Amino acid sequence: MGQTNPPFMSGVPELLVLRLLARQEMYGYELVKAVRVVTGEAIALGEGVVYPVLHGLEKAGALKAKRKPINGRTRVYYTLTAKGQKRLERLMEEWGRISTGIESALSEPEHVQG
Amino acid sequence: MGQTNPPFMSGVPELLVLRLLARQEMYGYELVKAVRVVTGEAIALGEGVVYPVLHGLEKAGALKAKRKPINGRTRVYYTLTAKGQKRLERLMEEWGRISTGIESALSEPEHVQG
DNA sequence: GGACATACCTCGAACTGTAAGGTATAGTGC
DNA sequence: GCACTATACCTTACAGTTCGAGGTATGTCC
Repeated sequence: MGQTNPPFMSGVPELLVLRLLARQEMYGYELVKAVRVVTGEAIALGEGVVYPVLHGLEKAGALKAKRKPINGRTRVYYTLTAKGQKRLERLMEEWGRISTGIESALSEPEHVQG
Repeated sequence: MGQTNPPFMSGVPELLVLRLLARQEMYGYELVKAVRVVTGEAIALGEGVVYPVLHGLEKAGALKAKRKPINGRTRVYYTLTAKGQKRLERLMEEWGRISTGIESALSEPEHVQG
């Protein structure tokens, strides 16, 4: 609940979604595929992850949804709000801290003479 | 249960613990503080995280425990087994893939002209 | 004797994320 | 018309992690 380490390791889906939407508006199904592409296949978020994240962020005021009928089907496009932009920046900062921290932990020599 | 993305974002505590123990044997309480130090204060694992991880890894055969009485108190020192070494290598690889993936997702230009 | 650091441990609650399933439309092949 | 696939949305139950708070006990300093 509270958090000493910020969203720590989780929150990555949120980070990726926000980041992609900062570039251009997208809809859920599109995001699912885009995440795979921009991460070089390293990360594959299922729809069961993306949609809840989208809804959560919208409720939090970080995203704005816009329904658009395309070829008879309805797509829900999402765009970042100012709040979402802030949130993205904060998450990117946190990611930087965390990954730098881990990197530094990993990069030290394999063995130390006691 | 199954996993498309490997331990994904979680498993970081495990990674850090294994990494530290690869350098030298340590006991739980010591690990709690060492994690803070080697990550440059970026990550602070509580005892409630470290001990369960330790026990889990021991049960999985990745660690070996050795009780040592020191100054009247008992410390439980842990060392990596061959299995633990393998596990560490796999986790480090996965961490590399994931963080590279995220990095590449974040590093692309802020805005793209639709 | 009281406070604090050391050292171990467990438990319940919370949060994520995952897989699986469910709905509906459009297009393709037969 | 019918089956199959791709698109597009969504929810739910389950499982795995992590967190915080708590609990025990010893040693040291004053």
